[in-house]
Amino acid sequence: MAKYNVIMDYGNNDLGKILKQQRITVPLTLQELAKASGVSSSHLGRIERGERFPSARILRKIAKPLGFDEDELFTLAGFLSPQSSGVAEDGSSRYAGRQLDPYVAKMLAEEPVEVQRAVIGILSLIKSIARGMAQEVKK
Amino acid sequence: MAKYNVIMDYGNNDLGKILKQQRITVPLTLQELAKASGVSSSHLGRIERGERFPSARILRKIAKPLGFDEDELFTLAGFLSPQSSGVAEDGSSRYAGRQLDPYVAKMLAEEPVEVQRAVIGILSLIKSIARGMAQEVKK
DNA sequence: ATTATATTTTGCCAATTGGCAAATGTCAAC
DNA sequence: GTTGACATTTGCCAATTGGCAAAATATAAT
Repeated sequence: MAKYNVIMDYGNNDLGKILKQQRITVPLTLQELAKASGVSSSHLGRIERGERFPSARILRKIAKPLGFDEDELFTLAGFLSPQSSGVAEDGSSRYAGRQLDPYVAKMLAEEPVEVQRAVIGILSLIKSIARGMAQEVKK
Repeated sequence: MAKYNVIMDYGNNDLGKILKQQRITVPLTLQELAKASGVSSSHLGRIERGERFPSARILRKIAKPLGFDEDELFTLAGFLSPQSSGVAEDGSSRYAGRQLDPYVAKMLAEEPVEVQRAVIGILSLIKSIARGMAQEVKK
């Protein structure tokens, strides 16, 4: 970063995707998040699609409604280096490739929490059966 | 903060004094700190006397030359609340009703997307069976 | 005092942030 | 299809950030 930046980066946007993913997963609309955080929905939208970069003040405001720890978001945004604060990893390892499909999140969110948890119960049952099968084959 | 801030605060400056104090005691001149941190000396000067407020990026750059921990400075600047780490999430109470349970989200997110979608498929299958049963009972 | 030199401050301006309001897109119900 | 109720995006603009270069101020040496 020798001089000024070459006018808005516009590509290479991880933070926006993470924020959007989290907002969808919660789930919230831009307007709801705007109301909960006190940041305008238009600004939030631009941040998500990488047209604006959030300041620390904005990041701090949206942290709680999205269920992030403050320092977690700061680290994700590159304001804080990974080893500072309690966040051990570099962010990409935690969120890249391990995300909840938005459609799935939307569907499940419509169910009562008991049903949601029951679904997870069934999933682990299936997985344990699969493990059993793998044992059989090996024998 | 309802709207915009009433144009530059200009009074009530702790951070600037702390930064200047630290720079003097290191000791460094504005120009030396500028060179060591990559922030212009004029900007640093204005920050010290409270005419500008440093962004997170700037704060991060000057932390090491001044011998601060990053999160220490962030806390001083009010970007980070004093006891920032270790806050467990409580989102379920706030957005009751239409939310995805955090535990469920975490569990599901660890599965590949195909599995996530398969789970939803199974769920709708079960629901359709349940609907059939409800019909039987009514008859 | 007077020049030389180092340090800080100021004037100016491009870049960026973030809000409001209007435009646009989406989607279900009729 | 149209209406209405949403959500998201866009146009515009005020406020702020931060750099460069020149001006002011302090410091030292002769």
